[in-house]
Amino acid sequence: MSSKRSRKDANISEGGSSSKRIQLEEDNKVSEDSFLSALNIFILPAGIQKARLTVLKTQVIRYGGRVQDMFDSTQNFSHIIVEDNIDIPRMKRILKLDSALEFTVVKSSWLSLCLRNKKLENCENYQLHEEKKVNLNSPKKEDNVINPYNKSRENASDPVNSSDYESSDENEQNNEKDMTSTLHLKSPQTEKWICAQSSKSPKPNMNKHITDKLEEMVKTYESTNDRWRALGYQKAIQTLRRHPKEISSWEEAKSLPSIGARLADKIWEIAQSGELRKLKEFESSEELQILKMFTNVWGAGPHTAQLWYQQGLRTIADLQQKAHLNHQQKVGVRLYDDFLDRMPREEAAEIEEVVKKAAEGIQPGIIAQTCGSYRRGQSTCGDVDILITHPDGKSHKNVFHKLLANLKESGFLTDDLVSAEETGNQKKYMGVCKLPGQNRKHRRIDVIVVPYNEYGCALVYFTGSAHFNRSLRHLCKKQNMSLNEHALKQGVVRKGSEKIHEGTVVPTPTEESVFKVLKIPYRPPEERDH
DNA sequence: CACAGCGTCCC
DNA sequence: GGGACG
DNA sequence: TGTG
Ligand SMILES: O=c1ccn([C@H]2C[C@H](O)[C@@H](COP(=O)(O)OP(=O)(O)OP(=O)(O)O)O2)c(=O)[nH]1
Ligand SMILES: [Mg+2]
Repeated sequence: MSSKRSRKDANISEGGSSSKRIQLEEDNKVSEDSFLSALNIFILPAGIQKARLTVLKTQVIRYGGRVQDMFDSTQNFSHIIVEDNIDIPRMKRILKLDSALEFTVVKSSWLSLCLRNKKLENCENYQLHEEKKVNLNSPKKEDNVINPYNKSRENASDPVNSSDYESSDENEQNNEKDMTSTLHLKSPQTEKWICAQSSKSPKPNMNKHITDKLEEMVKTYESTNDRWRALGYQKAIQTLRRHPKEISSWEEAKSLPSIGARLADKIWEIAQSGELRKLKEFESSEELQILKMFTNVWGAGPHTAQLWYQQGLRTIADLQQKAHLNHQQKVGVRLYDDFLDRMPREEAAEIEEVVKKAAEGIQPGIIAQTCGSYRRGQSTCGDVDILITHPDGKSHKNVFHKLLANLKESGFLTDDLVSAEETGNQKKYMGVCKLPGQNRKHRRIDVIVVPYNEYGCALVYFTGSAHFNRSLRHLCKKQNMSLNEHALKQGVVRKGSEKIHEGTVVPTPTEESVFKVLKIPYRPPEERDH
């Protein structure tokens, strides 16, 4: 988990007084260009997500164009904008038109193009032309002023109740019923495995302005126990990170894996306006701010955070005084500030040295290797993950207890979070350490001790990333295998999600061998940073 | 509509 | 067995 | 939240 927190406690300024962004309200100081001033358009909402619609309108207006909310055939529109896979007959059906067209009908991607290039592009290639086919439809004329929206547009800035982040929201409804019939054009997008691709991108994140905001969304959703939504955002962030160029259109975003219409809306909103209204809402919610703060306490998750909030607790100091804390949470509260930020990898290296020395002193020839984000080459580390084993296959056994005792004795380990775990043959410790000297922060440290025959799988597991591991294990499942930190097994039989037969262990002495059995190209740690 | 990883410890 | 964690 |  990355944790760079904008630390502000209970006093959240409401009303966005602190924000200094572009106002979208009206054309204050005649925004740079007005390259769309020739436009007087109507946007057919069918098939266009509500959020994208709003952004389109806002942007057109911002650049001098006019957007009509109602369709009125007596008016002189310069263009009718329709979603890309809507055809003329369908448009006419929706607008209840039966006469020949008097308007220029263009796909919405043209509008995106104009906004992207900040100029009025030629719309020839985006124009829809009427087919010269005999119209068999029984004519049904009548009112030429209709409102194709389902609801009144007042909801454009609906009050968004604060609970809408936990239930999937309503603005899902498409503006037409039979739109499923036109959705078959979606690109098939053959299965790609994250674990079979490198996480390295030739360019450094070209979309940081976007991923930063989405990261905040992830944290909010995680703190409200909306884990699948958080995961959806996280995958989108990974995709954006390795995208070689800055996102410049809604379509570009939507075409990427793990980015659907909802995320494309949000991505494009950020690309266009530099901000995300949904995030602003979240930021102005005192409850959400506090839930985020509480879930940053080690040992507290969404449930506990909610509980504390319901009990009227609002600050970390409140927790210290009034909350019923378990051992882990007491440590989490006491060291709250230290745990908020990540350490430079140089510091992780110092910590590694201390543990290595101690381990070597106890059992010569021992292997102590730092994994996690450190091994993946990240410049900062949330904690230090150290794997210990011994090539002779048995000497690791005695080490665990002695090592911890030794490090506590020297004052290096300051607190235990989870100690004396024993899983199969492996042992795991989670605790807190502090390097000697002034101005040192407490740091999280994890140590696992594993038998040598599990070294390969343990190394893969402990090196991660978490996302990479999930992908790898998912791939195993698809191949009737299973992977955990102990072993890779094949011939696993599952009925639904439950395992019927455990399968047999495939020997995997090295990381390379794990990749080999799975038939994917080997990835060095730096390329597993998904 | 199902699925999105899996194993472990704490309480 | 739910919750939290890596 | 996305994908199949
Ligand atoms: O849900 C998880 C969390 C962690 N791990 C594995 C992979 C990960 O790399 C390793 C260490 O976990 P940690 O939380 O320390 O992640 P990190 O990759 O080291 O990042 P950070 O820099 O935040 O510590 O444990 C998983 O397999 N699944
Ligand atoms: Mg780590």
